[in-house]
Formats: sequence, C-alpha cells, structure tokens
Amino acid sequence: MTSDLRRPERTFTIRNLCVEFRVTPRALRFYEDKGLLYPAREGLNRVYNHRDRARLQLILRGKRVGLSLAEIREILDLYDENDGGAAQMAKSLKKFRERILALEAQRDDIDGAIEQLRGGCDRMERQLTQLRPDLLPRAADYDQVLRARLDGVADNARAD
Amino acid sequence: MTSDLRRPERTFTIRNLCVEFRVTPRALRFYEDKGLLYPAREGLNRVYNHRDRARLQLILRGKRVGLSLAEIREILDLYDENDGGAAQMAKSLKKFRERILALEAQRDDIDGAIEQLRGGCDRMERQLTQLRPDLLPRAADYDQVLRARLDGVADNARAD
DNA sequence: GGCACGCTTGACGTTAACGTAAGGGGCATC
DNA sequence: GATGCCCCTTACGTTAACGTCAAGCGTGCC
Repeated sequence: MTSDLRRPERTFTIRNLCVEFRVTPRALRFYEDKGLLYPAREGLNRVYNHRDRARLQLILRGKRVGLSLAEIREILDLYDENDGGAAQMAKSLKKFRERILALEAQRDDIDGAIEQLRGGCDRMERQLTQLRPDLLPRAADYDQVLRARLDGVADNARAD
Repeated sequence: MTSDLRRPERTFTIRNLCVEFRVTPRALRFYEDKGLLYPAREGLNRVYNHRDRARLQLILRGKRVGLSLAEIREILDLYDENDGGAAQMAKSLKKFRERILALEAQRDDIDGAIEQLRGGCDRMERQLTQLRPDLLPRAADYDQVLRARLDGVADNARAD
C-alpha cells in the first residue's frame, strides 16, 4: 500500500543477484545457510524479492567494513525483530550505538594509516625528486589510477 | 630496571611485547614465521629491539584496518627495500598510493555504514519516544558507554 | 638434586567464508 | 532424444591466522 517506490513485485533469480553484486551462487547459498537470507522458493529454485536484495546489500557492505557474517546477522536480525516489542527495539538501539562507536574507532584507525602512508609517500617523493626525478609518476599515470577507480565505482560493486 | 621505552638500546622479551600489545606469544612467533618480524636471538630466546617493536605496531594497525598479513608484509618490505635503489622506491611509492586509495574507499564505506546505522537509531528513537519513553537510554547509560570507550582509548594509547 | 618458570620448536586442531567437485532434475533447442 | 544450460543438494577441500598441546632446554631457588 505504502510503497510504489521501487516496484516491490519484481523478483530476482540467484544469477541476477550474483551478476549485479559480483558474488558467486555459492556465496548466496552460504549466506542462506547461515540464516542471513531466506528467499522464497518456486519448486526448488530460489526466488529473491526486493527485501532479500536489500539484505544482500547490507551483507556486502558489512563485509566491506570488516564485520563477520555472524555480526552482520545480528544486525539484520535486530532490524527484523524491531517489528516486535518496544523492549526489543531498545535493545537494538543499544547495539546499533555500540556498532557506531566501533565503526568510528575503525575509521580513525584508517585515517591514521592513511596519514602514515602519506608520510611515507612524501619522504619518498622528496628523495626521488633529488635523486631521480625521471622516475616520479606524472599526471598521466595518476589519471590512469583515477580512471580505474571510476570504473570500479560505475560497476556499483567493488570486488576486492 | 626502570628504563625509558624510547631509549633505542632498550630490548624486549617476547612477553614484554605480548603484554604491551595484548597479543599472544604464538602470534609473534607466527608473524616471524611469515617473515614480518625477525628479532635477534640470545641463545634460543628472541630479543626484540625498538625497530621490531615499531614493526609490530605497524602490523597490528594494519590488521585493524583490515589488511592481511601478506599485504602488511608487502608494505613492511617496501619500507625496508627503500634503503636500496631509487627504482625500488618508485615502485613502493606506487604501491603506497594504491593502498591509500583503497583505504579511502574503505573509509567511505564505513561512513556509509555509520550513516545507515544512525538512520536506524533515529527511527527507533522516534518510535520509542512515542511508545515507551521510559525505555529510552538516558544520560547515565551514555556515560557508561563513554567511559568504556575511554578505557579502550587508554589501552590503545599505551599500544600506540 | 628437584622443582617451577619461561622460553623454545614441532605438529596437529580450529574457525570463517567460501571453492570445487560430484551427481541429479527441469526445460528449451537442435 | 541428446545437448546444453541453469538450478539444486551434499560433501569434501582450502586459506588465513592463529590456538593448543607435547616435549625439551636453561635458570633461579629451596
């Protein structure tokens, strides 16, 4: 009733989602095994709907930020249970807040690592400018890196 | 004896570093096995110096930001090899830049995840305010979280 | 001498997150 | 009706990063 937003009637085959998110069928079945997904069936075949697809997105994002499948499952379960009682929701809220704090700490770590690498880059650049300026990467090279990066983004999914 | 951690001549036993960085001896030996550390020996016993300790710090930070030991080793090796030729350094510079791009992407992912969780928190808070304001965490609870966080930071400070 | 500690080196066990291979059903197409 | 393609399940294999014994050496202490 409320949602014409994203054509909730559309369904997906396992292959559809695999292609879209660049994962293997094995992975999707594995997530199902572990209780992170539970698509409908049509006979034996799995049929994924919009909600399943959204869950998959969350799973993959969770993985990218370093969460284990077990942790991701916890979060997904919390999302689900929130249709339940208010007490449950309060508990979820707490867990969400904890996750946020953990992620913020992780981000700080990453910022530190970036800074450290940048320092190394600077030192090396200075050395190279002195010794072998011809070896310094110039604009053309950097362009290539950027292009590669943009390709990845266009795919809407990043396969490490 | 009471000695300054920054004094370069100071050495550490395996246990020293384990306590300081909250890792097991097994882990340190494992890192050595994989070529990430190579402490001196005194008879059979390992003797870590300042450089080894610094490498360990880098290893642990690398792990926290999601790098594999193999990747961390690559980076450490690059640091080492940079005393070598200029060509080697140019190669290292390129790898460092790649790492930075990857880490920046990862940070963006994390920011996205945080935003998403914050959205969930907001929704839940609104719901709870309507339904069961008594279940909403108040200042005291949040204080506890902060205190726990600060403890963690204090630990990290010693580890940094 | 005997004992407890802490260090050492194997060597096997464990967990997570899949990969891969084997065997089989359903449906379209040649 | 054989071929090909996609799907399914079951089950064993793999990699990373250690954990967990087992057995032994060296040192200080009673």
